[in-house]
Amino acid sequence: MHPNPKAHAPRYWLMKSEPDECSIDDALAAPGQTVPWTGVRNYQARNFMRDAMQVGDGVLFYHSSCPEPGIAGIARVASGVRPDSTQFDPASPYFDAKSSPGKPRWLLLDVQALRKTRLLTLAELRQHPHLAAMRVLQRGNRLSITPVEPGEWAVIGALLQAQS
DNA sequence: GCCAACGTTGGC
DNA sequence: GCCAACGTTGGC
Repeated sequence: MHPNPKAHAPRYWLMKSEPDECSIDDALAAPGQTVPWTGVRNYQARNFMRDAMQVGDGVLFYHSSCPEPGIAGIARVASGVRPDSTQFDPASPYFDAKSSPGKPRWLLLDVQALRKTRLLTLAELRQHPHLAAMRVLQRGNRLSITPVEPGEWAVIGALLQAQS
């Protein structure tokens, strides 16, 4: 018997998506409301997917690089990891010449959108003391996938319920 | 469009 | 292994 290496992993995550590429509406409109989370090209984010994220984990679907950045919906992790095929496609902006199908460098997993929420803006997130430690709020943060503490998830759930 | 912050690359 | 240069992210 081996202990499950993911047994004590965080259960909640924030995942950034540029709405021009894939918005919460796009994800909800996809077959099975599920989209492959393509384009992660950062080792820390990749390692979260590979080593810590589990099917069923809660996801805050965050819109970034847009006029109003913020949390736009709730989703869940819907698969384990597999190679991200865009890394092998020279025509893709996510192409990586140093990767090969025999030794893929970049992974993805499926994310299933559950519902759209009101836009919980970055500015509003910053106003709440209980969320101050969130990675996405830290100065200079660029990581596209970050763990969310259960307490933070609960606070955000309450904010979304309070006024929607 | 600006620019601070960060990650990666590559010369040494 | 150091670290300067470079490219990217992403809020504003």
